[in-house]
Amino acid sequence: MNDLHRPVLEWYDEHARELPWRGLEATPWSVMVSEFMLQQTPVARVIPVHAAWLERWPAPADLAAEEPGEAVRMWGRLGYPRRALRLHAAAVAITESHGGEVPSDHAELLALPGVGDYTAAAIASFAFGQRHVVLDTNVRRVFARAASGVEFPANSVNRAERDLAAGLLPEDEATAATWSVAVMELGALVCTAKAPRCHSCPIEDRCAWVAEGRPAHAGPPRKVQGFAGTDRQVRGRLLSVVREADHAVAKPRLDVVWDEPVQRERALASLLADGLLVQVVATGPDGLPDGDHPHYALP
DNA sequence: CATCCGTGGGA
DNA sequence: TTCCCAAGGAT
Repeated sequence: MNDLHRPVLEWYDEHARELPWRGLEATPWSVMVSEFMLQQTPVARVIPVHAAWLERWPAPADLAAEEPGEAVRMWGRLGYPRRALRLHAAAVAITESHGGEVPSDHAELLALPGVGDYTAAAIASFAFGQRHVVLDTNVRRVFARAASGVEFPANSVNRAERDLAAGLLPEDEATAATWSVAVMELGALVCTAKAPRCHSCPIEDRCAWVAEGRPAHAGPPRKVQGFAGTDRQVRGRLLSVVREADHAVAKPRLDVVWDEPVQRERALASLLADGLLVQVVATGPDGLPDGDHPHYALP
């Protein structure tokens, strides 16, 4: 135990949010679904969608039995819908190769579609109580401040940062798992990116950044992605039309969402390439091909 | 290693 | 209103 463990663990015991994917009733599958949804999407928006998913698909095999497009539709407006496709693909892999049970082995988790370093460590830690370095944006920010004395971590994880996190991880397996979620929670609720609540922080008196007088960020500028006018925006509009439709959508209904034709066609092509949309042969009431326009649907 | 991939809420 | 940013992954 170093001198950070006890205050952070005690703070977590008192202040942790009760979330659907925490607690004794949560299954590994529930944890896994939450981790996919929480990749770049805030907790408040995930909660209702996560509940709907778990009700409809209580186990990986239930999702695997559906068409991938159903996952995309149920994903709603969480953003980055390729995650829905990957989660469906992961459910298929679990059903076919892991007996329908979310694997507990870190390497097996990492091999699943959509599971990277963070998500593999998170599932192994939070669903199975294992000891892993869990480095998400919250943890990185807490360690940058408390241990390194800077406001924000580097743009990408480096060796020194991973070594630092490994060195801070409690030896005991169960304690390490709780530590990981506790540091994340501290970053989410207290050690926030903007306006951190240092006076509510259990390690304020041990924080290197506070000791330095909370110096402003001095490293290379942190990149913030634009959105307006990007292909991402166009893709979002196109997919939204199909997602909300009951039947295949004819091309003219997609053309109206974006004026610039070159970018619009590029975005549509990329959605098809990603497998988020498929072109279908639409049929009218007579069973014959319907009109001259191509039609699009979820896969 | 940099870039791309959605969406919405808060300051 | 604009800007920031939110439990990342794949290429």
